Amino acid sequence: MLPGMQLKRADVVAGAIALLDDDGLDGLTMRKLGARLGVQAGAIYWHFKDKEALLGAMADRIIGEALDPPLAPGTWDAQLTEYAMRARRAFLAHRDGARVVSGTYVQEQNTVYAGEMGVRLLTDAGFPLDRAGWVLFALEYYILGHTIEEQAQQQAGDWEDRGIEDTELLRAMSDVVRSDPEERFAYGLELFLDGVRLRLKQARS
Amino acid sequence: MLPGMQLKRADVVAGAIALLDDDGLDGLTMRKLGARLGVQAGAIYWHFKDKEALLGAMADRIIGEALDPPLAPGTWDAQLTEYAMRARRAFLAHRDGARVVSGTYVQEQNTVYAGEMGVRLLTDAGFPLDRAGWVLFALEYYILGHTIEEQAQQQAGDWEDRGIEDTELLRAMSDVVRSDPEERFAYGLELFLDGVRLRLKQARS
DNA sequence: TTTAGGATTGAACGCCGTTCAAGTATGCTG
DNA sequence: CAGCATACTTGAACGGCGTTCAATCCTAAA
Repeated sequence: MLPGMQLKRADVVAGAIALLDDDGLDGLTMRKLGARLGVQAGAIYWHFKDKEALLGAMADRIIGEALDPPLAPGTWDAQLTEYAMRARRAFLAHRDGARVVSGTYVQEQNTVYAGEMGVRLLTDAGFPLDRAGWVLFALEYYILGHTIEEQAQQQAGDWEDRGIEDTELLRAMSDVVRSDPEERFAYGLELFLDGVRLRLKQARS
Repeated sequence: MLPGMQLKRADVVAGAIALLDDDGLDGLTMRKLGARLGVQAGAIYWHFKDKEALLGAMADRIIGEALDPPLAPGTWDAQLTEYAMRARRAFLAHRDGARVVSGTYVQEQNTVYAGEMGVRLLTDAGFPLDRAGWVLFALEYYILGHTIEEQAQQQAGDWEDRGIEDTELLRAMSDVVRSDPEERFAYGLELFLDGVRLRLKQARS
């Protein structure tokens, strides 16, 4: 909590994220991180209990990038769309970013704040508190799942190279992978939001 | 492809899944798997190029569990719901099952078959081929994201233990985690399907 | 019985996360 | 300024990991 300490912790996280961007999640080792910080690997363990705690802090920082600057005022669905788009961008902005966020299950500052904001958005729109939570969680599952697969595709070889039968259906699926991921993301998001809008109307009538 | 070979490969996969169930993904090591199969670790590398290939085969086997027996005939949305529920159950049936499926990006038999089936379902319902692919992918992202988080929660400590401020909103979120996961899964699925139904109506008119 | 591979061994290589006694720097107190 | 507790780092080690590979065993066809 002291400024000196927090700064040091933040430095470790910054270095870890830089290393993540360069070498990916598999290349993110304590020794390499130590070297980048000009320090032995063991020294990191004074700042973080273990690697998982460090990954948690990294995840929270990545989520934080989606929250700044604050969302512009607007309708609940426009704001939710904006948040989802920003979260996707923040995850994709770092190599294996989605896997880092998905792999950790922490409740740090930004993570909690994002949750609060989302729930408030939906309750203000008229959703009951519990359903708002469910909706928000479902949305987050979609964002995470989508970005994880997006980043997995980036690294893996292309879809169609293998000598698999050239069905019309399979061709369609390889077309899916080749289509613009952002557009695809927005499409699935709209699908989901349509369902939310429908339920909101039903709740009001 | 020869029967002898395939049997051996299948044995390795079976042992690997049993070990996964016992010790989790982090406990799934080549040495322990070798011990379980009564063999040295290096022997596995005759059957699989590396650990990732083995994990791919495991993922395909888990997905296969969701496809058998074949879906009962019915409306497209009933069938899609049934498939999603089965996929969720199959993932949850194995420790870290969702992470195993998510972590691999392969196109093996069952994975491809599941995709074919889903696309056919939606095109038969009246969706254009490309949109059917998008819808199916979005659905899979949701299923994966949801089950990954479900299994992460199972292991991690409870949500509210930490000394975080007891906001009404935060309380609501911890209630979410405590609610029945299957019901929550079905809710998000219905949200999504409502959007699909809406688009289907629009496409027909 | 010989023989050609299919299948496995056993040992090693380099790397990993983590621990810890021992050291060094830092900043507060008197 | 001196003393000292505390904050931080070192350097080496531990056990375990995925993977490789020459040597070896096993098995089924000739």
